[in-house]
Amino acid sequence: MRRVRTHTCGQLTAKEDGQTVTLMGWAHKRRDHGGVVFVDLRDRYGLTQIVVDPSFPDAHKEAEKIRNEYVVLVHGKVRKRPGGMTNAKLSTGEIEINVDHVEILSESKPLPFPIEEGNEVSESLRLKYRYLDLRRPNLQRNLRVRHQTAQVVRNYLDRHQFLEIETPILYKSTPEGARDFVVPSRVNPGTFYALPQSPQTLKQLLMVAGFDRYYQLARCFRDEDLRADRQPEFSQIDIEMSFVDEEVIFPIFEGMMKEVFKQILNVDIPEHFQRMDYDVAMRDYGVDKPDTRFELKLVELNKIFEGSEFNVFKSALQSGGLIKGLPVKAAAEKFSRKDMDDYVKFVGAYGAKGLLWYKFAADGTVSGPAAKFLNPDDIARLKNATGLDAGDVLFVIADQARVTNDALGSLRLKVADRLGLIDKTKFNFLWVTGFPLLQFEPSDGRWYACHHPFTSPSPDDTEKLVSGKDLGSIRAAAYDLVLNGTEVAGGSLRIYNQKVQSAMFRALGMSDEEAKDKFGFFIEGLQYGTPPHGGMAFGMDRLVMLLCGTDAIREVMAFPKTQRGQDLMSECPSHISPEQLAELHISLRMPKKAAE
RNA sequence: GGGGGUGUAGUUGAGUUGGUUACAACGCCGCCCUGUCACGGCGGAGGCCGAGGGUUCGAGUCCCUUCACUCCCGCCA
Repeated sequence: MRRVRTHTCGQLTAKEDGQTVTLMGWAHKRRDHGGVVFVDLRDRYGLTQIVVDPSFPDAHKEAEKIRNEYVVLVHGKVRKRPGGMTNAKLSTGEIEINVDHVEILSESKPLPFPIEEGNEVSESLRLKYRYLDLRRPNLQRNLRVRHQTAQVVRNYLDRHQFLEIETPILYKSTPEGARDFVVPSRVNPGTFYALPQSPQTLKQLLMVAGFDRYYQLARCFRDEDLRADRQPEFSQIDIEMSFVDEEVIFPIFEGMMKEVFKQILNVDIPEHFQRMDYDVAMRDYGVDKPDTRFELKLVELNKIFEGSEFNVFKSALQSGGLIKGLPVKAAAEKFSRKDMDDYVKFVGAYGAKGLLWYKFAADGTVSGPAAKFLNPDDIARLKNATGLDAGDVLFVIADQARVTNDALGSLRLKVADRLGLIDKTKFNFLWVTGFPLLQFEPSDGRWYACHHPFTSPSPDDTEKLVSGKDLGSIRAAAYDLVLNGTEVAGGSLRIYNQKVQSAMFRALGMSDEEAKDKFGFFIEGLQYGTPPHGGMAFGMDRLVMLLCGTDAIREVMAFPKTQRGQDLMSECPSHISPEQLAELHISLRMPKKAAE
């Protein structure tokens, strides 16, 4: 007898009443009544109830041996459940299988944790037994969403003349950026490949090659510390196009997102997304990826406190710092002293030396830790600048501009979440444009590329770069796509003009020779007829996270690693044998204990 | 590298100001049960309280160290 199924466990309905079928799946639950035995048979498609009657003694005997998660074959007849026995919770709830043959194909040890969801199981157990964790409904659903997203994207890009081209995983270590994972070469002693942090140089060279619309669902690797939304290996929807500018690029991705959200979530998002200048984002939200699902804008207060004698404000202003406020309406009663203490701690993580808060009372007075330094005049001007009044709260940070923005921008999200201001059903897309091209690092005394050194300046600012004047004011032709405060994609137009590229290296303090040395093959490639081009990379994992409504990247990956970068299931990274090391011409130099 | 959280049967949790034999639910094992779908009933097994050290007459509980998982800062052009 062939052990094959005729149907899946999510398939049968009253329409198949009377048919003889064979089902195979996992025993999700057994309900043994001594006489009749019920088994819920599960596969990824659903659950079907099996009924084993004692009138089939062999089947009945076998059914009594079934335990949770045994793999079972059953053969029998579909029949409508007796009156009133329908289970509305199951798509197959109208029917059951009256079986004449039961066969245990595979036994299972008792599981280390239940398959049903409900109680959260500890992360380390889930990761160690990931193949069992993956049986659970949430991960089954999330991986399906991930697959569907990839399908919709591939479909859409194919319709728009994009070619999917694979690029190497064993590639060259490139300076700058994140740390590389490296792979030793046996054939070339003492040399190493690096795993790509992204296919950036490769996709640009594909433009040189004339593949004017390229995409790839690309695996990327970065040897940096992990976060809830960061794994050492992750996937990008990597895209590059020739003969375009932003006005060609944006609509393509707006259309792609529209299709993804329609098909996966049946949500209609706008035809075109709002755009915001980087400067405006920083001014109003303190971050370059604002969550625009709620208001709560920051207010600059430097002018208000210009003549203040309060030391915190005075020293911040004297050292060229930034004083900003986060006005929160009608919140005075909602924050306890403990909340405020938590917030002070919270902003401390961003390097803020302190957090001031003021509660505006009905009698016109203001309370808070440093309220006594405010004279009535200050209070009037504060109210005027922030629009606050009785019952409102104002958080203030006075620090270096970067710290003030970081801390207050993050506090904004925390406060909004706490006050329930965030409409979680919304999907707010936002293009952020007008990023600075270069940033001066005082400690090194040199300029750095904010994005990467092949990012084009915006056309209006090209002259400035070529003449090397006013570098800090140059805007990049770079753009991020932000969804609900998460950066889901980033990209830019690239430099294709040799003069501009040389100017860029000059600005970074690099001669053409040094640049050639550093970026060699890539620079050379760009000299053989490079079309104007630009592109984007979508964080595939983050996009799927948002589609699934989860905050953890592990929930949308089949086999993720722990925060220390370990795979608890296979127990890697692991040591390799001395023979393997010798073959790779590698000797380890480390404390004996660590090598054990 | 730094800061926070968590760690008690297989699992998820409770465990008072330090005080007899560490508790519950689910799971597991056995027996009973012919219409359940969170099946039900009776009985049972199961613990170095993450690990190590300390304080104490006495530690799951207090202190120190350490490990694991996790969240955040740094880092991620």
